Amino acid sequence: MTQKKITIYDIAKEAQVSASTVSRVLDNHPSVKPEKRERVMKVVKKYQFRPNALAKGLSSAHSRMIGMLCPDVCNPFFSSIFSACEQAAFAAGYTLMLNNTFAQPEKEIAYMHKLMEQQAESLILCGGVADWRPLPEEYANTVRQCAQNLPVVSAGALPVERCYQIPLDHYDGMRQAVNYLASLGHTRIAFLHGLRCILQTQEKMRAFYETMAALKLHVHKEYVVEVMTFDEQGGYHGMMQLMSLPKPPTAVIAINDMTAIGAQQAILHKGYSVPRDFSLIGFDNTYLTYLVQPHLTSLSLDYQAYARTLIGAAVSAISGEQPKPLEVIPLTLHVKESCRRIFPLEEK
Amino acid sequence: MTQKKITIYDIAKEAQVSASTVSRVLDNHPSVKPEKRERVMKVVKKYQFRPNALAKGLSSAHSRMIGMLCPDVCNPFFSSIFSACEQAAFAAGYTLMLNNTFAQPEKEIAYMHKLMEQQAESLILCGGVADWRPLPEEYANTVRQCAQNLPVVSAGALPVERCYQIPLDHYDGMRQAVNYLASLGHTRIAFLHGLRCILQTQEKMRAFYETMAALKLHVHKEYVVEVMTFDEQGGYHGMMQLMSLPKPPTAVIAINDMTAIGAQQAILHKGYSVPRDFSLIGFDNTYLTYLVQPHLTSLSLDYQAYARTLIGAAVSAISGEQPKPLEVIPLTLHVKESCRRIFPLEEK
DNA sequence: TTGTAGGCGTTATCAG
DNA sequence: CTGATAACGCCTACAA
Repeated sequence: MTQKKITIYDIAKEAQVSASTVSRVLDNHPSVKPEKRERVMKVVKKYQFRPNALAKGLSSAHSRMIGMLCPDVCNPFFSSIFSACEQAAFAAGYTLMLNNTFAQPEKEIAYMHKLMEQQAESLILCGGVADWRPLPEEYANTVRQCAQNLPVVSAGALPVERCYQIPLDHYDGMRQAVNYLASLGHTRIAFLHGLRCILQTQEKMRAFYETMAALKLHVHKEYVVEVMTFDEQGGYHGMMQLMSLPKPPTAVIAINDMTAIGAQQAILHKGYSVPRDFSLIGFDNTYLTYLVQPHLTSLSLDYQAYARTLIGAAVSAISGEQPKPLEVIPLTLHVKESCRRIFPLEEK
Repeated sequence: MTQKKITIYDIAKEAQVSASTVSRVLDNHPSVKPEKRERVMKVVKKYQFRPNALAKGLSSAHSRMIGMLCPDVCNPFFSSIFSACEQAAFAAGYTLMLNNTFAQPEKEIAYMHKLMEQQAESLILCGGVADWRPLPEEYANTVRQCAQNLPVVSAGALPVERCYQIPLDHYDGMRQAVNYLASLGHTRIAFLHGLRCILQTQEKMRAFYETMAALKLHVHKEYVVEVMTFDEQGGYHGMMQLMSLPKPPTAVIAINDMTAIGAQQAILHKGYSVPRDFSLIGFDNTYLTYLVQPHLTSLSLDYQAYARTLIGAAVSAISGEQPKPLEVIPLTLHVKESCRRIFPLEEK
């Protein structure tokens, strides 16, 4: 089935030059006589010759490949990041290799090994186990081992030596969310957060309490609800719980957009509506926020810019530079339609 | 920064065996004395040795990598397929390499070249230019060239020699949609389709007309609307157009879920609602259908099973078997809440 | 069961 | 500017 593989030597022979010359031509090396260059190119075209990247990588110790780990691209947050990163990597002459780990430590570890075997030149860690606190020991060890061999870039705040951290500013995002709701007159504000062992939960929680305190607002203990899964399911159940309280909140901040949307479904199922009965804020400003009615207010980031920063750090580290060890990416509140002003009278 | 790369020879020396023995141990070759095997494994563990996949691939002509092209993983349809395919590939011992082409012919071609250079053992083509009719010549040539060197699997109906086709049954899906709406009493049924140059549009369109004819239902010319983009934008504008008709349809079938959701937004903006004023059906049954209210009825497929079929075809073709050249995957109508029964009186 | 030798397709080094 | 020649790290006969 397969036609005999043709190599750089075959090209060289037919073009009557040495293999090295062909190699130079293919690499656009300047020091080749135009005449020979043309002769070579003609043969290359004729056979549609493509150099074997494996051999190239082996000999040059240069795979031009970057690996990326994320829990699941089905999540729009990660797919947006990956898609943007892939473009950035391509523009920089690199290939991005994505692996879904479903946040399973064994899978994350297995994939890290695999990527190292494949001679990835850098690793980008995005979500998943990297955000667990405390960090599973074996996972941390593997990351450490990776970081010893190649630049590792964390899209979170992975506290591992020689690992570049480029996390989002969850703390400030939450601060903005709370302040915004307060500015609309809300005082009974709830927080639908994820598992406590997740870093983002911890950061947002801290910001939530501290900002509420700064505003002299009371945090009702029952308003801080842990959802088991970061999806609509989680949001749905969490919101149901909130609505069953004798005195429910008037506004809800969810750990991410999916959760917020789940909360909205619960609200609708109970015959209430957003933002009339409950104001709602999500995180990450994924495109999902535009699919629901009313459009969901959320904390947004520039995915393209974020991707450029991530890939930029990886690429510059590959070329031996030292990127900043920590760069925090700000979030911006993107106000849409899911929150409304509330008046003191309504509070009763 | 990088510790000296240790090779199979270093392991061999320290374990006092030959490199081939180490190689055999790593490959779980049975013919190695347990004693030596252990000795080798100990050294491997000690140095956390991982064989270089590039060298492995080069010498064994075996990259264990499958390439996949899709327009954009941000689209839940593609992300679901990719995610499922990646799992299936991993289970089969392969790595899946994903590339987003944004349906740009140059990118598709460039990525195909790149994947061949990387010695992908099979290519899976999913959406994008593969679905254009007529097929751009240069694109077809590149696919042909790929197919000459390795098995190419199309998740559509790519009419290229030696290219396995595993398309969804759009025709039958549309048939089910129309019949279902008719069974609910609808006669004024509209179709929000995509660009005419896309295969799926053509198939669904044919099915639409033929099924309507079989039901003796009249197709109003203005009810068949072309949307420019396969997303909410497209659906929104298309639906606006339909609602501005003197006698709008009572039911709308959209080319995919995104478009259907866009249509729903238009409906809401006009102060109407689903399914009260308009019944709505989408295609692909992505998880988006569960995020909107009411949940969108859609034509569904089993993503896991589909992925297994795609990867299965690729893997078996890699091992020299001959998968079926064409296998059509059925779609099933997944009834949710976006359609309602309509009564003759209402028709007026 | 194990080791030796040659090759996989490039690139890099170093003469010329 | 160009061409040998030796890596690159592993696999696979083949021989022992």
